[in-house]
Amino acid sequence: MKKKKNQKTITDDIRSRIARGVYIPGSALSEAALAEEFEVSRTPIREALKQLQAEGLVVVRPRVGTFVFAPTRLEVNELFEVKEILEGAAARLFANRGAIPELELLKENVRKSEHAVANQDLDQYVELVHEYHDLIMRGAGNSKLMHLYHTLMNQLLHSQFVHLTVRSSGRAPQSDHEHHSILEVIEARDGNTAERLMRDHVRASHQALMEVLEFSGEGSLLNAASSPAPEALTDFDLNGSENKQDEAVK
Amino acid sequence: MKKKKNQKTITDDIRSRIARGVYIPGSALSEAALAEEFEVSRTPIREALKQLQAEGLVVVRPRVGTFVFAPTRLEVNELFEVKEILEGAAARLFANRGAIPELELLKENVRKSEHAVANQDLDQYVELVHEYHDLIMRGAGNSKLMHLYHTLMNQLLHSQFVHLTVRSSGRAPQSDHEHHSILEVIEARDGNTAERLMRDHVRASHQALMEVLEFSGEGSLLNAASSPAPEALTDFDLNGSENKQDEAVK
DNA sequence: GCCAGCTCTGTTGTATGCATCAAGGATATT
DNA sequence: AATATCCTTGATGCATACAACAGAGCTGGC
Repeated sequence: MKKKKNQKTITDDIRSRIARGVYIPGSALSEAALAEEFEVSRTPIREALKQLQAEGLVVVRPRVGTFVFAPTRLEVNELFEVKEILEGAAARLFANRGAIPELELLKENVRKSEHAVANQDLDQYVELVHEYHDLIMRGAGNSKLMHLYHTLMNQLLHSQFVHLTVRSSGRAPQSDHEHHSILEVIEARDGNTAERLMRDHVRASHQALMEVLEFSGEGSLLNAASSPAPEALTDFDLNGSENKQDEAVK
Repeated sequence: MKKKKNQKTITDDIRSRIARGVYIPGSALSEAALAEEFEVSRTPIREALKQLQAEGLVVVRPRVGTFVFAPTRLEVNELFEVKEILEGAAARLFANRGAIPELELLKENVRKSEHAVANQDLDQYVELVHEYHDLIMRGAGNSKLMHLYHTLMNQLLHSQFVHLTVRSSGRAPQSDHEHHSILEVIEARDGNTAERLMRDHVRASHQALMEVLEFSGEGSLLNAASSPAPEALTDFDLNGSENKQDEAVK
C-alpha cells in the first residue's frame, strides 16, 4: 500500500493533476522539477509532456519550456461549441439505441441527483453531473466519439468549471431538471428532441459559467496569479501548433 | 510533391508518410530504423511516436514495438459516424455565418470540380474533394472543431479512402452534385438543411466506400490502393504476419 | 512425439552527459 | 540616463550507454 500511483503511467498522472487543478493553467512545467517529483529521469517526463502536447493539455515553447494550457476566452467559447455538438449527437444516438444498460444507469443517476439537490449536497451533485454526461457519451456506443469528448473536456478543464458553476450559481435545480427532461425523451426514443434538449442544456450551462466568470473576474480561476504573462504564451504557441496540422503546402 | 525533410518536424514528417501510405497500416515502426532514416538518434523518434500515439495514428505495444494504426471495420464505421457529426455541424455553422470569404472559395471549388468531373480528371477531383471538405470546416469558424476533424481524418486514412472511392466507383458525378446542393443551401443560409444534406452526403460516401471494399476484398485497400511513394522506404517486415494488428487495435 | 523450461536475440524503457539556445542582467559606450 | 552589447544562467534538445523485457527457437526430459 505504498504508492499505487506508480502503477499508472506518468502521462495519466500529470494529466490528472492538470485536470484537478494541481498544476495551474499558464504555469510552467519544468522537466527537472517533474523528474524529481516522480523520481524518474527527464526522459520519460519529456515523453509524457509530448503526449500531453498532442492532446492539447500543455503547450511547448521550444527551448523555453512547457506550460499548462490556458485557453483564451475565445477558445473556451469554441470548446463549448464543440461540446454542444458532441453531446447533442451523443444524446441522439443514445435515444436511437433504445433499451441498453446505460439507460438504467442514467435513471439511477438522475434519481440520485434529485436527492443530492434536495439535500444541498453540492459535492455529490458535481460528481453526479460528471457521471451523467459520461453515461450519455457511453450510451452513444461510439468509442471514438467518447475519446474525442474526453480529450476536449480535459482541454476545457471542465471539472473545475462544473465545480465553480454549481457552487457559484443557483443553477443546480434547473440543471437537474434539464437532465431529467433529456432522460425522458431518451426513454421515449425521440432522438431529434434529445439532441435539441441536450444542445440547449449545454448552451445554458455555458451561459451560466460565463456569468459566474463575469462576476468573479476574468482570470482568477484559470490563470496563475503571478508568473509569466499568460496571454503571451497562450497566444503564441497555439497558432504554432494549429498550423502544423494544415497541409497548406502547395 | 517536394520533400523538405529537415524543415518540418519529425512528427509531421512521419504523420505525413502515414497519411500518404508510405508506412503501411499494421506494419511495425522500428525506432532504430526510423532513427537511421531520419539521421537522428532514437530519442527524438520516440518523442515523435508518443505524440502520434496520442493522436491515434500509431499503437504502441509496451516492450514490443510501435505499429501504424490499422482500424478494424467497426472502427471505420465509428470514425465515419463521427465524421458525419462533425461535418454536418460544420455545414450548419457555415450556413449561419452568411457571406464570408470561404463562401467564394467554395463556389470556386465547385466550379472547378464540375470541370474536373466533366473532363474525367480524377486526380484533380480527388484534390478538390479534399479542398471542399477543408473549406467547409474552415468556414465553420471554429479552430478546435477543425483540429478535431483533421486528427480524425488522419486516423481514417481518409486521403486514401477518397482516392480509392473516386477511382473504383462511378460516384464522382453524384458526389459532385451533392457538393453543389450543399453549397446552394449554405448560400441560402439554411443551416438546418445544410446539416442534413451534409450528413446524407457523408453517409453516402461511406456507403460507397464500403461497397468498393466488399468488391476488392478486405485488406487490399490499405496495402495496395494508393500509389507508393517513389522512395522505397518501406523495407520493414510487412510480409506474411499482418495479424498483429488484431491486437494492436486494443 | 510432445511439452516444459531455458537461452538467446532483438526490441523498447530509462539514465546520464553534453550541446545548444532563450532570457535577463551586468557592463560599457554614447 | 538611456541603449546596445556581452555574458551568465538555466532551461530544453539530442546522443549514447545500459537495463529490462517479450518472443522465438532450442534443448532436454518424459
